[in-house]
Amino acid sequence: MTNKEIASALRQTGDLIELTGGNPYRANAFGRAARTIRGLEDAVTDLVQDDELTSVNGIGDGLSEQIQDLLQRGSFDLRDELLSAVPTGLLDVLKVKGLGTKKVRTLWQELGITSLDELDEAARADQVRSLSGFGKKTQENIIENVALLRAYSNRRRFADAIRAAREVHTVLTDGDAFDRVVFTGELRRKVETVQALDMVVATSDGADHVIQFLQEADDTAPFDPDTISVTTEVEDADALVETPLTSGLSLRLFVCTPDAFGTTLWRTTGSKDHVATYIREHGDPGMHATEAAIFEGAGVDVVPPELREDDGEWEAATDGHLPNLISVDDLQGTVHNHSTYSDGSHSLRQMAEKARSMGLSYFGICDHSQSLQVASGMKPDEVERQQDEIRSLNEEYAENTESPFRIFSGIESDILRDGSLDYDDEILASFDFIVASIHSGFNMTVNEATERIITAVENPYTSILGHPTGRLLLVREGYEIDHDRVIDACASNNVAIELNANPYRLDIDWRYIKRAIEKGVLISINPDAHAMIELENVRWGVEVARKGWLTAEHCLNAKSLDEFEAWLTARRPA
DNA sequence: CCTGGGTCCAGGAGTTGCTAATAAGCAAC
Repeated sequence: MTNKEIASALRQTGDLIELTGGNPYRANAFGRAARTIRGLEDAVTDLVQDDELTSVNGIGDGLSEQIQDLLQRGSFDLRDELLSAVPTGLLDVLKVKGLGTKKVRTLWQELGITSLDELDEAARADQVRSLSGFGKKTQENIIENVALLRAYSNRRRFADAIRAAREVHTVLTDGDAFDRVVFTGELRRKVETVQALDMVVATSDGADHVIQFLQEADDTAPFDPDTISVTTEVEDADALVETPLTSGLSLRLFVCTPDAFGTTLWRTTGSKDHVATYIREHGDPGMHATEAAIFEGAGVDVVPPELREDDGEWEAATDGHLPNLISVDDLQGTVHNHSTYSDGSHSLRQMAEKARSMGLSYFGICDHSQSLQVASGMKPDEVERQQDEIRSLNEEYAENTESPFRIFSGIESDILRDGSLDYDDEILASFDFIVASIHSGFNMTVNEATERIITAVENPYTSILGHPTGRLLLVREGYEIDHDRVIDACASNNVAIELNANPYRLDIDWRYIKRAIEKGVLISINPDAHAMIELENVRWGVEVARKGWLTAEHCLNAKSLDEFEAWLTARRPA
């Protein structure tokens, strides 16, 4: 069990205590322990092994025992009791933005609401606004945010979908029952959230063979062998075999014969418009064993799957101008990362060493700035202390002339309400570079958000605009911005735009990357790592960067150490 | 439920501002 999983079980227990009207101090102890464990450097399992769990601040004998139960049997008595006392659906209600434990308890006690459906119904029936502590606005927000949650529940983030898809793929390819089993659809196009796991199954034995295989799969398979449906009237394949996965997603298998594999893969991969545009220009491609044959038949270059969105790829393929898309190997540094100086789990040295072990030649540290108290943002004296440590680490690294490596002193500066950065100029000037991001006051109009960001971009100390919309995929919508105006401002101020590679963010949205490139704005693929392992999140950023037509040439952290340093020097305020 | 000072119990609570209510709850990482 990971620290994260332990933390969420504890947090949930704290929530349940509050929902049932238990001792608030007790609830708080669980919440505090959850926060502490989430930010812990050591694995809780190791601490238990060494009998050192109670030495963690905020974990005493009681919590220590419950955590050990949690590790041994997946839960503990108090949690079980609370879970049986609270309707399951109430935990979904708690996910509605704007509702916390207090409000959810009121809804439960006063209106008997125990599920999202009941909440939605009550809000629409105008029953919520009259409750004490609620009002018209809260009732409207509930309706809106329940709808969002429902929409989210049908999709999965790309990273989660890939993990689930690999699991299924392993089952389907076990025993070589089929000629080919290949990802297709949104999965293959690398869309940031997917609705179904689509795969093409090539076999000469027909859909029945596929169904039989699913039915005979053993109990550990991630789908229900009893719930399989088959459609034969599909445009893009011989048959479509569908089954719900235990993860809640739907598995869709497009079945075809091996000699039609290329056509089926092509038809199911591209967006509707991508496929339609081809057919309009070149006619129906007919049956092909390989995808390449379809492109060859039209005399155009093979379009990478992630570009098949009907957004100029056909013109580029016809003219031989398809981009040479970026890959993980092109990245030479990483610039937006956290450490224990703010809310990261690992020390500056550990984080830098991890970057170095990944073959990178520079590491930018960007802990949170002073205003962001929830993430223990750095006060000026901590900034000074960190910069001293950076200097001494860099002296160490400088001794190794064979594989140059350098740490750059950055800050993830909050963009305050008025668009200003979070320190006075003297401190801002002490950094090698600054990532400017919004972390508070999300409730803005498009114009307010855009102005706020442009003010920050125009600040001479800003080098990179961090996660431009603040979205968390399938958790919350970001604030809306006018991307064109923001991109223009970045272009005229030589500010790069972050592609935050955290699988929850993937922000800037890939749909705007092409426009940024056209304006000459560099994209920085940043893991925003809060722990060593999260440095590897850049891969998700690279996936969607490719989708946005990004090449190494237009990527800030694909620059070599010397080039990156030159870029920073050139744009430093005089 | 935890910590800390003294062995059982008193006192505690990441912080701050915003929202949407008219005092308190929620959100930000």
